[in-house]
Amino acid sequence: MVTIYDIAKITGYSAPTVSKALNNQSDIGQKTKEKILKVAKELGYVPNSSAKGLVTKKSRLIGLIYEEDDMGIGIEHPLFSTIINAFKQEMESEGYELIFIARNLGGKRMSLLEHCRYRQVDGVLVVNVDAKDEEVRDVTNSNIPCISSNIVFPEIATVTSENIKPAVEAVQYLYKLGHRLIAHIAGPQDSIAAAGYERLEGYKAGLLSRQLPIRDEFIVISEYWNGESGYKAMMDLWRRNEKPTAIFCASDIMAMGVMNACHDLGLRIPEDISIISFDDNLWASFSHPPLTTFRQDRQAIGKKAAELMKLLLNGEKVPSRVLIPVQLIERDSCAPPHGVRT
Amino acid sequence: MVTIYDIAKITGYSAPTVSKALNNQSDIGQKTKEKILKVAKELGYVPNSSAKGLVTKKSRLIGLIYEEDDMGIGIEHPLFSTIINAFKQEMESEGYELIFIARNLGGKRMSLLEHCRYRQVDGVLVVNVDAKDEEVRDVTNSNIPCISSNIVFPEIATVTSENIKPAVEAVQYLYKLGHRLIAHIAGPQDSIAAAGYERLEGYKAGLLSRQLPIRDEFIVISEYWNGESGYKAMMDLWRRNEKPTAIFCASDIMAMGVMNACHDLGLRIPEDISIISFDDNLWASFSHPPLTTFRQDRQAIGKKAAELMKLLLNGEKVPSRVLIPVQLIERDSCAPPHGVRT
DNA sequence: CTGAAAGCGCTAACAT
DNA sequence: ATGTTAGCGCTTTCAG
Repeated sequence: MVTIYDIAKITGYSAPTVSKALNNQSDIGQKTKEKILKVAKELGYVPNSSAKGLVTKKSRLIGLIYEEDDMGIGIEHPLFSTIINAFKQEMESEGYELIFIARNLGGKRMSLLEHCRYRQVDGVLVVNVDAKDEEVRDVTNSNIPCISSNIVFPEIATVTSENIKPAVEAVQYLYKLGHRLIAHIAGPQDSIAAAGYERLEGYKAGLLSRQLPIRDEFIVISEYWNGESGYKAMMDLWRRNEKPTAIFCASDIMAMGVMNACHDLGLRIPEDISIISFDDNLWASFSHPPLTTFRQDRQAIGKKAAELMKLLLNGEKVPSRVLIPVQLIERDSCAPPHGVRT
Repeated sequence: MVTIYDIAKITGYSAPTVSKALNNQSDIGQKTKEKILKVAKELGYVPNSSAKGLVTKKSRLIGLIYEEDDMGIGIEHPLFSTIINAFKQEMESEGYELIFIARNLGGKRMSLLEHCRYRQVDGVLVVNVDAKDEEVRDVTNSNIPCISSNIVFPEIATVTSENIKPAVEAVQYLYKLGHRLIAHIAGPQDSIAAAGYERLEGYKAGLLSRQLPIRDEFIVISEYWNGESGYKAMMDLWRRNEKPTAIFCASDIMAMGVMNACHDLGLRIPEDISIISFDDNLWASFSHPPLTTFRQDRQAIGKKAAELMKLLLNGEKVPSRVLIPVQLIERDSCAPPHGVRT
């Protein structure tokens, strides 16, 4: 292993001088710097993050608190991998690397916060973790700069897609097509994702904005954010007295199940029932019919989270909640209700 | 920050003794250990990975070389997030944490290998990276223990799903249903994924196993592993002279495009054409009709990669290629060809 | 079983 | 502009 002492010996300068040259400090001669850099390169010098971290107490590490599968999807949730990736790219270009914070280290029990301290992470990104989890809260309530994506923590800045506004628009979009009987298949109403209740809230607001009544029989809460739950929710909805002519579904994955249920119920989409959804997942354009849905800008969420993180790292203030706009992608799952021409 | 010296002072023991107690070493008295551990807990002591790493030259860090989007999928590839997650869980339970290896650190150029050295990673998992990438090769050819998932590097152990065997079975499955005109929509034939050419190879072997001829007009190479390319490939296939009665498609995502193309071509599945695919992605069961496909065990791939990594970390030898079995999931996209009853 | 001494590679604070 | 000194928190000898 090549150290700065090796470089010092060869160049004839002292270790601190070498250090200064390597770190591009100001108080050093131009020629000296060049000489040192040249030798460093020749020797294939690579700094040692441990030594650096030990003295500076900075790690240039961003901790990632992320647990797959909390949403009950059962397999994988593509949304998050894109968010994390966008965040990663932005942070790396600023010289930070991402480390997953583990919940336990080997046999020894070590909390998330302890882990953060152990690795001396400069900041933490929290993605898709239960907001009630105590270990997570210990981190978000600590003095470590934290940003959250998707889940709302009151004490730290959170980046999510806009939920309420598009939900209102979904209802209004269906209204404009002529629908008056509009149901909502909502996501889980728990602390995990704001998406669940915010979209429900938006649905209600949308109804009110068009003087439509809010009816309990038109609202089904899905147990999980997955296709099976969507299927069940639709079946449940159809067992009730009044039938809607259109459905706002809280997510594309759930919509897949809803559409299958429609198929099994002998309901044609969009002739018998219109469906509008949320996410624009990979398969939304490949479903039958292609799904009209709000596209979440996963890239933008990750990028914005990185932006806020950098601000925080520089000791600046950040807004407590940032909303990323979504975009309505009109495909073929919505049409005027039977017998109506708009 | 609480250090071992704080503990030493309070307990009256020396720093090395405290260190030994904390690290559960043998040459220390039981009572001493208990006393030290108790005080450590009271003070909320957390070790410092930098100090530890500096002296031990071990980081308990596993580097992750992973780049999203190399397969031209354009959005996200759920396969990898599951693999990484399973790998992560296994490694964490052994006391390792995962760190993403960046390609450049801030303004300063730093290669992947340099990064590995900088962080002193104990091992590296390579996922879904171009096998021809020089920086990656520098890592795989270094003395750092490396495992690859999905992409085959000759110099290190690689874990992938079985490809050839199931491809053979796919053809035989269709043959058994009565099909004799079986096409293959193959994945890209580049160095990125063995999956592309191995499945093609298996397709050919399957044909030969049933004395069926290998016809160029029944083989279309898709440009990317995505839906659009699948769509194009199917359109291309249907422009040719002879029409197959069944298609083995190299991946579910491509199959979505293929199915859409069938729809646009007025081809009913499975009445007019049977489709068998590979992956069993989230939406395979929600497509119309539900897709018959080989399920990849992403969890098992990640777990096995972790297993090999642990072996490597212990200085043991590992096989150069490990194949994870896949499972045929029969759904409704395959049927006997027109006019045939089996 | 415990402790004294030394050092891992680097940088901060000073002096020159 | 450069060097001296010291020390970050920990573990590894090795002596007792």
